Amino acid sequence: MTKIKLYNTKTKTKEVFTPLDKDNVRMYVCGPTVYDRAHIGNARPVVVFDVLFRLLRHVYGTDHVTYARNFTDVDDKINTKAEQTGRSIRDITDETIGWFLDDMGALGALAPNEAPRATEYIPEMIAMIEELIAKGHAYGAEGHALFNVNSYKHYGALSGRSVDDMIAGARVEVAPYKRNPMDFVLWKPSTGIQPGWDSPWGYGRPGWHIECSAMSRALFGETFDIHGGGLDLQFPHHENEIAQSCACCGEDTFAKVWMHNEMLQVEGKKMSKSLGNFFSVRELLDKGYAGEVIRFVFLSTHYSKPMDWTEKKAREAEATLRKWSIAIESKSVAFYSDEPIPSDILNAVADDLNTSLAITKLHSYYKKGTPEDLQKLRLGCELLGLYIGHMDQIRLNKELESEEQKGDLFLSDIYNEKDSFEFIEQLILERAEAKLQKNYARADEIRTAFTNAGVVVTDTKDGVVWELSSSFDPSKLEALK
RNA sequence: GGCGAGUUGGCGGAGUGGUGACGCAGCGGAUUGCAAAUCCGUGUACACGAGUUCGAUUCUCGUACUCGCCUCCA
Repeated sequence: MTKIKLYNTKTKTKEVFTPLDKDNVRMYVCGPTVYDRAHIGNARPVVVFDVLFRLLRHVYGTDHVTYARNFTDVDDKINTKAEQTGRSIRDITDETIGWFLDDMGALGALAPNEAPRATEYIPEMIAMIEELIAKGHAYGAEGHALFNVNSYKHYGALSGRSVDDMIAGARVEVAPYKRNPMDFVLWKPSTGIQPGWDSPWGYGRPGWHIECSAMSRALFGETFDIHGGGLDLQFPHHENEIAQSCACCGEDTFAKVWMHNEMLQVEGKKMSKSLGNFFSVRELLDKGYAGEVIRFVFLSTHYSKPMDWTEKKAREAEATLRKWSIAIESKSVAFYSDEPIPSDILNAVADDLNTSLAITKLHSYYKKGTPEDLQKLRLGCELLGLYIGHMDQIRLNKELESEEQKGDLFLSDIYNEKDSFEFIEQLILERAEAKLQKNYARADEIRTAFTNAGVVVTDTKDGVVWELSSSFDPSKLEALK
C-alpha cells in the first residue's frame, strides 16, 4: 500500500499517515462563508484538499473515505448583505452555495461527501456549549456564552502563541463581560433582522468557531483523521476549535493531523479589495481561463508555500495542457484503462502532496512520448484532477454530478455535445480529404470556419487533432452544413 | 508588538551532505502546403557571514531582505 506522508501543523513534522480506521478515513476542511462569489484565494484550499481527497480515495478506496466541507451560512457578512439588498438570508446563502459548487466544479474539484450548513446544526452547537459550561470551560454572561481560555491549558499550542503574549499584542476585543480578554464567543445575542435561535443564554446565534467542532462531531464522531484549511485560519479559528472540542470531549480527541495551505497572492502582492487585485474564480473563468488551467497553476506550487497567481503562469499552464492534450489525442490514447497510476507520480503526491514534483514527472512522460508513456501521463493527470482531452472532460462532468443532479438537463447537454463532436469529426475528415487532393482552398475554408466557431485544428505528424477553445460556439458550426 | 514562512540560473519552481531536476523564455539547428505547433542541441543557480565536515546549495548559529497571519476580505 502506498505510504502517505503529510506535514502535520500540530506536531510541526512530516509524518507517515496512519488512519484511525482504514475503512473510514475522515477529513474535514473549513469551507466558505457564503455571502459572495468565491475568490481565487478561496479556491486554493479547495484544490489542495481535493488532491488529498483523490489520493486517499485511491489508496483506501473510494467508499472508504469521507470528506466533509462545511458552509458557514450564519455570519455578519451575510447579515450585512441581506440588509443592503433586502433579500432573505436563506435566499442569499442558497444562491452563493450554488455558485460555489459550480465554480469549484469548474476547477475539477469533486463534491465532498458531506457539505453541512451551520444553520442545520444549531441544536448540536447549543448542546456542546452546554457541555462546556457544565465542565467549567465556558460561561454565560449578558446574553453571551464565552469560552474561558484559561481553563484550557494547551490554548495556543497549534499556532505557537501564548495567551499572555497575545494580550500584550493588544489586538483583542475588550468587553466587560469577558473574564479574560482572549475569551472568545460561543454564542451571542441577536436583534433586529439578525438571524437567531432560542438558547439557554437567550435569543441569539452561534459564534463562528463552534460550528466546526459541533459538525465534525456530528458527522465523524469525536475523533477523526485530518482537519484542513488555509493558514490564516490557524489562529484563531482552528485554535479555538481545538480548545472547544478537546475541552469538551477529551485531550486525545478531535483531528489527528492538521494541514494548512499557504496563502495566495496576485502578481506578487497580497490580494485585497483595497489594492484592486481581487477577483473571483468566476471572473477568471469568464475571462477565458479554463478550469484545468487555473488548477494547473495552483498545483505547480507546493501547497505549503505562498503561491503567486500571474497571467504569465496561466499562459504557460495553458500551453502545457494544450501540448499534452494534442499528444494524447493524436496518438489516440485509450480513455479507459485498468493500468495503475505510475508509481513515481503517486509517490510524489503521497509525499505531502508534492504536486509540483508530480508535474515534473508528467513532463518526462510527455517527453518520452510513446503511447504507453502518454497513457501514464493521462493517469497521472487524473490523480491530480486534471482532465485532458474531450472524453476525459465528459468523464469529469459525469463524476462531478451528484446523484440528485443527474437530471434530464445534464444528459441532454452531453448529448448535444456529442452531436457537435460528431459533426466536427466529419468536417475534419472532409478537410483531410481536401488536403490529400491538394484542394487547399477548401481545407483552409474549413479551418477558418472552425476558428470562428472556437475549434482549434492542429496538424501533427501523427494526424490531425482538434480541441475546443473557451469561445466554442456550436451554432457557428451550422455555417458549414 | 506577537507568531510564522521564505530567499535556488532571465522568469517560474522541485530537490539533495559529494556525478548541478524540470518547465517557460533566449540562442543555434531540423521539420513544415498554409497556420499553429513539434523535435534536437545549448545554461558550472542555490541571499550574505561564520561554524560543523574529507566535502554544504543541502546541517547549525548569526545578519540582511522579502512576504504572510494576528484586522472586513482565506
